[in-house]
Amino acid sequence: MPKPSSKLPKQPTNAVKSEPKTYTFFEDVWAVTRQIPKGRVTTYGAIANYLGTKLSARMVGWAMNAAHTAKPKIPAQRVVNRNGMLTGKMHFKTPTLMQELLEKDGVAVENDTVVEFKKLFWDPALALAI
DNA sequence: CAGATGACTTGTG
DNA sequence: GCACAAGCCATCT
Repeated sequence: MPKPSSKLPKQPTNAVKSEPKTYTFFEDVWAVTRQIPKGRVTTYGAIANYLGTKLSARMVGWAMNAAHTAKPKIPAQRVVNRNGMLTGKMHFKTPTLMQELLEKDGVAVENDTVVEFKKLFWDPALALAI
């Protein structure tokens, strides 16, 4: 059906160099997500907190949605909700892909939840030391 | 321009 | 401990 485009979150014609008002947020989230060590996981709240918008953890989720369109692959599988549950798995190409990737990283996943999530939790604020 | 949605989090009942 | 509601901000309709 004729839906030309505009499915992505605003194609950045001018990118972030012109008016970095919103895309900065996405890039920040992606940057943090990429810095997540292998075998570790973090939460939307932690990233949001690091960015200073802990009250808007939802926006982090939106950034992950945009991560699909990001050039380099974003290890969004390492980002889970506060319960350690793979809430965003359904947004992957396949619902099981997220778990597969996590297990490949060495993270045990059971019942769509990261096992010993507390132990594997990685806080960007601590790693990046602000 | 206004209303609705969302890969969340926290608080109260 | 579980269920419902409010808050947050950007994007979509």
